[in-house]
Amino acid sequence: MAVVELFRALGDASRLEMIRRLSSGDVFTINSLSEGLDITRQGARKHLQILADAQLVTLVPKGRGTNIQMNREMLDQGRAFIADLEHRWDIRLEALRRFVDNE
Amino acid sequence: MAVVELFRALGDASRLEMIRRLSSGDVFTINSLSEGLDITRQGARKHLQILADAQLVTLVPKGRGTNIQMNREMLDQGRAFIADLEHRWDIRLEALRRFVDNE
DNA sequence: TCAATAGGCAACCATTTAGTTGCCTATTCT
DNA sequence: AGAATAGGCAACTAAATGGTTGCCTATTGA
Repeated sequence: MAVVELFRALGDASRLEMIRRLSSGDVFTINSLSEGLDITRQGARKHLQILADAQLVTLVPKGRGTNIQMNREMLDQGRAFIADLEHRWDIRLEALRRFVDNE
Repeated sequence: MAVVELFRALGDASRLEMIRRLSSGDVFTINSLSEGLDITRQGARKHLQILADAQLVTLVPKGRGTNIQMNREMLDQGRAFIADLEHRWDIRLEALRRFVDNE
């Protein structure tokens, strides 16, 4: 299930910070995105690969650098998944409420 | 950051399936929730502890069993976090669109 | 052309994770 | 009281994860 990979990818402080930065809309390269994360470039690169595998991010080689693009659709899928869980929950609560009222 | 733990907790197939089941609103006990997950009760119990640590779930001892309650609020926090990322992203796209239009 | 910049690849290490098994305790039902 | 049920605790294993270092390649710019 793709959503498992999505959540797993988001479940790490470094990766979540990367996504937070990318959501600003600024353009990042592997080097610039790695700065201030307290890990080496190679460490950051690994995280980036995980984000890319989860399709949260796309790596686009450009000249001697690599541009990183965030992928809004995957965030949306994650949000929709959670919303669906909540919806099922709400439906049940509503049914329960009606049941209690009719007693 | 609590949201990291939340996403990490959701980033596993067994745990996500547990949450999916719980979202139905049915009452589960550790044994009943473990059934059909293809892991032992002890394995499931460990996952459950991770969900409890992330506050996605509360374990309530009841008689010789243990009732498991899902915690809607944490799901909500996760959804809100993603929605916020998307919002930041949208704002930037909007600004970019206006910039292009004014050229 | 050649130094500097951006990055890739691979090996390696320590810690965490997912899962198991074995055995002990507490509650319930007859 | 005693069997059956629900679960806890601890030790152990294999594999995944997060991180590092060393070195190689490709693009750019003076």
